[in-house]
Amino acid sequence: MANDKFVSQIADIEEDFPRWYTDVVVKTKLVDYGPVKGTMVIRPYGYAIWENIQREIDARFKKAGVENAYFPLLIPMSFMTKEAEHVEGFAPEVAVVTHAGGAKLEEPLVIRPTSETIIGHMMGKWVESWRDLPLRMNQWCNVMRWEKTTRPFLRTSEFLWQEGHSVYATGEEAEAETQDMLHLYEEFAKNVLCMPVLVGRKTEKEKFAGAVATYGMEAMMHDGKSLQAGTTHYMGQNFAKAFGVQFTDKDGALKYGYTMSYGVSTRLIGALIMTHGDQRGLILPPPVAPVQVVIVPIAQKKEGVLEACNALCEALKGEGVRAKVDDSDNSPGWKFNEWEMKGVPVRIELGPRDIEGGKMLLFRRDTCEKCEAALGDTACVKALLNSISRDLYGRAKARMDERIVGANTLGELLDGVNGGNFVRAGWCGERACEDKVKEFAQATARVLDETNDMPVCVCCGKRAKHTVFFARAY
RNA sequence: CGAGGAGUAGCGCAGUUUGGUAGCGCGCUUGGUUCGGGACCAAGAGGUCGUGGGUUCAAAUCCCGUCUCCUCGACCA
Repeated sequence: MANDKFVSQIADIEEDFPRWYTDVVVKTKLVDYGPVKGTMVIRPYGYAIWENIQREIDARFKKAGVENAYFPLLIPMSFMTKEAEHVEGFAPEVAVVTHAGGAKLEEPLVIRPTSETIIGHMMGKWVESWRDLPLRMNQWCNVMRWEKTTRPFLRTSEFLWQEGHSVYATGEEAEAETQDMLHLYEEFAKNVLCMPVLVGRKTEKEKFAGAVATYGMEAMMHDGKSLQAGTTHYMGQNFAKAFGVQFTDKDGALKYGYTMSYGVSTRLIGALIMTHGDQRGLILPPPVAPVQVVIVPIAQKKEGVLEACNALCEALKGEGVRAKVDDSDNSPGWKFNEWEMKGVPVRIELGPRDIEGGKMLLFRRDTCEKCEAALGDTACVKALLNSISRDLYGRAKARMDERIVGANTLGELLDGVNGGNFVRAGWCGERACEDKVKEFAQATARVLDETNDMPVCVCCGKRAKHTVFFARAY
């Protein structure tokens, strides 16, 4: 029902998905471009989504027994070079401060691209006895990675994230938390972002610089490409040895700890946009939508209309619903389109006719269906929000399941990814074959499947060691 | 860093080929009528044409340099 004039403001979601994405994030005022290349301003509407994400994740961390802390932005260059693989992985993309206070610094300072090094350093000071373990901390902060090409939320020079870091006495415990956090992320993605994900171990090629093992969660975007939406890393003793994280164990022996880390970023906002959005713009999952219900008054200057809208709004707020009345001067049609583009899950239209009849008109953004309810029936609105969440997840899950196809040969794999699918295939475990797949089909190994049932390597035809989800990725 | 595209009013663009008073739509401001899918009328404000140099009586327009942004690749949350 949206008219052509309106729809034409946003690029076609099927024909030009990248443009659709940038059109939507800018027009809905989630972000604007910053003056420095690769930087973005997260505007109030976008930041409100991030605050909702933070609140949900932070509550889960606290429940799991993780404490928040804050570590400095600047890291001595010498820290970065202590873990060989780590520095090699991050050197190309770090920004470095060389001057301060009008003079050249003795030692250059790295603007953190991630904080394993500085946190490892501090852990080295704080951990002395087995009684100090485990030490489990998280910080919400910004990091900087000087990427070559950037896109709002998906890849920016500076981004916001949380990074959790733990040190344990044993590798088993650290590995267990690596799994636990992966599943915490998976549950969060499902219940809060209404977004299905694939979780699993990453290949050597894809793992974090300095880790023993990296696990990831991958989400399928509207165009069938994959987006890494969160990662957890088991470091073994790599960082503990580099930074002297040692403790005296119960048996009196001096031992190195085992560390792990985990993170999700503002990229999650990009992920939910590209998972749920449609031609009209955003479709925000109710749990993170800054405005869950927008009330649009009809003929708002007529007596009693705004009063009725405000009363309904207060009633909804009283029930914990994030509601808002749009009493701006714009026409109702304008407001409908605007709030649909901004992805508000439920719209309530309320005019003289409804008030007289004791009714209200509900519009759900995900299906664009309308229905009537008794005026002031907040329970009905809350139920609708819940079914929207459930349906968003259900549709996205069905879509992803439908678009996971198997392949036994490189040709089949290519057809699969060309069709916008994730391709499930066997892999012999050799780097050469992984590289060949990338070259041949521009697809990478996203995660290894726990269910390992593909018999032969999709590339070389030898016996497969792993079953892998291959996809083109952001 | 490679390939393509673009910088002219807040946004989207025309004007550049052929140099000659900087335009259009949307938005914005004020007043009025409207209000159930981007309403209408009237009056207004707003630009050293990304930037530096050159050619010329005269440059948005021609020449040289430079910066930025977007899309696609290689690198990555």
